[in-house]
Formats: sequence, structure tokens, C-alpha cells
Amino acid sequence: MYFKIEKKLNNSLGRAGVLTTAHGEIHTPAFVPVGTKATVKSLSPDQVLDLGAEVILANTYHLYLQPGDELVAKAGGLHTFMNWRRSDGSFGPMMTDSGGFQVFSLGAAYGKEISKISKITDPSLLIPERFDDSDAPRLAKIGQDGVSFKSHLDGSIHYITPEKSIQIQHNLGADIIFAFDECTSPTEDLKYQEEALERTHRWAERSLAEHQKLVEEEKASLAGSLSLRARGALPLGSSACETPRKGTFLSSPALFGIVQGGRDENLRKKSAQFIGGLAFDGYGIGGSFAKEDMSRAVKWVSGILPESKPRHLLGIGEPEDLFMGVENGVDLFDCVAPTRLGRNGTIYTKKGKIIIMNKQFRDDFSPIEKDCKCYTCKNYMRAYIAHLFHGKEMLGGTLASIHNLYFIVNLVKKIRQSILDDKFFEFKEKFLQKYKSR
RNA sequence: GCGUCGGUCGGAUAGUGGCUAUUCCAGGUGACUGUAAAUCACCCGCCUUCGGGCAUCGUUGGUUCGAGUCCAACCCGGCGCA
Repeated sequence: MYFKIEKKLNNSLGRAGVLTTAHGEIHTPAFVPVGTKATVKSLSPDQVLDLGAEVILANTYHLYLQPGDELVAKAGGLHTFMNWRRSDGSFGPMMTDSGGFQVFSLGAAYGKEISKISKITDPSLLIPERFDDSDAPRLAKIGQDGVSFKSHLDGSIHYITPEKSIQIQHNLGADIIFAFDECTSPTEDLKYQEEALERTHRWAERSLAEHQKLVEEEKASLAGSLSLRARGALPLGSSACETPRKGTFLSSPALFGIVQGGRDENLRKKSAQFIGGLAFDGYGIGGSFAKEDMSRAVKWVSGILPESKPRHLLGIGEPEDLFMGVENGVDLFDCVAPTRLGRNGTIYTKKGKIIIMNKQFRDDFSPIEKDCKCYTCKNYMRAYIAHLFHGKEMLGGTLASIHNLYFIVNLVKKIRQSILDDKFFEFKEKFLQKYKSR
């Protein structure tokens, strides 16, 4: 993997660049659509590529449970399995999350009204002591060595360690993988955040060690012309176990470490220092924040991480957050918001989000946005999309997801262009003035 | 006309004489940030100072401390027989 910075913003950490992976280039800053179970929900890979996405992210935990990482490896790796392929037949870049987020979503946040982004007014943020919620039901429990998960599919128990997460990710075969981390809840107190951070740092070292070991094995097995963990670069129909053809580009994935540290400045900086000091290929910035805390946290971290390596702000993707992230040195974003909101009937427009099921759109014969170039806006009117949602037709979620992803992917592309054109701050102001987040 | 079964919110439904009348759908409004999410929450008779107040199970009476529930008559509908 190779990262080249093309242009930097004056007086801020922002930059535009090109990240070259085993399966092609990603022009950064870039938005990465989420395809948790090796599918961007309701969309075909063609649709995702056509709307302008260059890379997608799948999830280790979900694919490990179903259909299993070994099966994906046997199928030839994620790219082949899900046919993440451009119109010329070449594969596109992919990444996998480590399962660390599920430590949060199935653990501390399970069954509670805690989300990744909390309101600053949330009373739980003001409680200085940690909740005593040890009896609360959760599907993920943190142990010394890793995390035990109770499968939501069949109730079976699985213990995932940093080593296990990296092994699974190597089997899945994405181009960029992440270290196993603990995403903490903002409701945890400082003492717990410190403990969790220590754990995440140990896990980072172990993830890196396991990764390096696997990379060596993969090199050796490549030298021996036999690789179970073929990088998905084999032609369709060929077995992953067969001898790679001469000249076939096989490479091990790049590994990103993840910075945590919650809302605390010292912990954030400590984490950036520690993780940034390890030999990762890039860095993820994780955690759950109060929205108002996010820019500070990102700034602290970006200022410390090595400038030459890409930075990925994990799980963030509302328009105002994208500007904030880019300005503070973020190169990659992934987020479920465009697809989840789309499926649930909320649609992005330049003036803010609209809920397409609302009464007013039932007889609105205009497109979602007149000047939008996405497939949905070029072909359909609001009334029809509203009709699909009211009628519970699957196409509604698809059309809304196409528009939302196009909107966000394209917004980040425009942000990128504005950096190249020395117009970032102008563009930001102009966009946010119109866009009313609600 | 006789017999019979039934009438509960916009639709469909539940409701041993006892407290605030159930659930689903439709309708309305929100929420959603590394996806247990094509999901979830609230509202859906009237009024309200948001504490609550007042109505209401076809209609009218009755029995009862208390009736959607029991009784009578009537109205309406389905079915059967003439």
C-alpha cells in the first residue's frame, strides 16, 4: 500500500491524496460505504461503483459468524465472493473492520439507548461515576485476553482475541484491515477509559504481531506457489488453492491501528502517541463521542499521528462531520448512515434531510433534487419514492440508498476537489449555510 | 313475517360482571454515525395549564355497589325458512 499526499490545506491538518491499494487507487479524502455482511444493503456492487464509491468496508464479526471466514477464503476471498468488481472486470479495494465496534454495540451499548454519537445534553455524560450496570444484558463481554460474544444468530459463544480477529481478516482477504480494539461507551468513567485504553494498546501490539506473522507465512507460501489466503486476485472460477499465475498481483493486506481514549484529552493524545508509534500502515480514529467533542478529539489525534500515513475516522459520516474531519486531517470515512437512513426513508438534500414518507411528498412530482446526477434523481420523482415506501416495496430502500450514498460520496469528492482548488473553506461555508442539520 | 347469528376506533380483531377496553393494519410525527436496524419510538374520540379532565363498545331502557359483557324492546346487517 502506498499513500501520496497531493495537496495540504493552509493553517489546518487537512490534505488531499491518493491511497494505492492492492486493488487500485482511492482518492482521498474518500467516503467508504459500509457493506457489513459483504453486501452494501439493497445495492449490487455495480450500483455502488456507478454512484462513485471506490472502496467498501465489510465486517469481520458478522462474516466470521456467517458464512464463516474459512468459507470466504475457500470461495477465493471477499472480492471474488461478493463480486466487488469494476466494469472492466478488475477488483476494487476493500477493507474490513476488526469487530472492535461490536465490543461496544453488543456490549456496553446493547439494549440501551446509547449510540455512537451522544448529545452533549445526555445526562449519562454528566454522571461522574460509572453506572453500575454489571447485571445489564449484553452479548459481548470483555475478558483479559479478548472478548466473548454470544452470537445473536444462534446463541453460541465465541471468543475473539486480537490474534483471532487478524486471522479472520486475513482469511476474508480485504486490502485494508484493522487492529482489534475496544470502542468504549461515553458513559464509562475516566478510570475505566484508562483501563480500556491500556487494553486497546496491548491488543494493538498483538494485532500487529499476528499480522506480521501471517504476512511472513503468506510470503513463504507464495514463494511455494500455494496460498490458501490468496488475495482474491485470481480470475473468477479458479480455486483459491491453485498456483497463482505468474505476474498475478498477490499481496498481504495493510493493517491500520486504532486510536481510542474517549473524550479525555490526555488519553486521546497518549493513544495517538502510542498507536502512532507502532508500525501500522495507517491509523483509525475510533470511539463514541458527544458530537461537540468530536472535532477536538480528531484534532488532538491527527496532530500527533505520522503525517505520511492515512487516517480513517471510523463510523462517522454526517455532512457536517465530514467537513470537520477533513479539516482536521482525516483521509477516510465510513458510515452506515447513508444506507441505513435511506432504507428507513430519510433522504439527504443540500438543504438538509427529508423524511420521504411525510404527507407532503405523496404528491410531489419533482425529483429528490433537481440538479442531482444520481440514478435515482435522473429517473424518479419524490411521489413515486414515497409510494414505494408506503407500499413497503424494496425498490424504495434501494433508490434512497443510491441517492444518499451518491450524495455523501460525492460531497467528499467535492471537498477533495475544493482542497485541490484552494477553496475548501469557501466550499465548507457555502455548503453548511444551506444544509440544515436537524 | 318467522327463526337464527351478529353489530367494539378508518379497517380487522380481543375482551370469565370489576380498576386505564386488547392487538394488528392503515394514518400522523420523529429517531438512526466502524449495521442484532428494509428497524425502532411516540401519537392516532374530544378538551388540556401535559398533572390530567370528559366521553365511548348500534339505540333506548332495565338488573346490579359496578355493564362492552346479563335482561328487554327497538334499529341495522348476514344467513336459513316461508
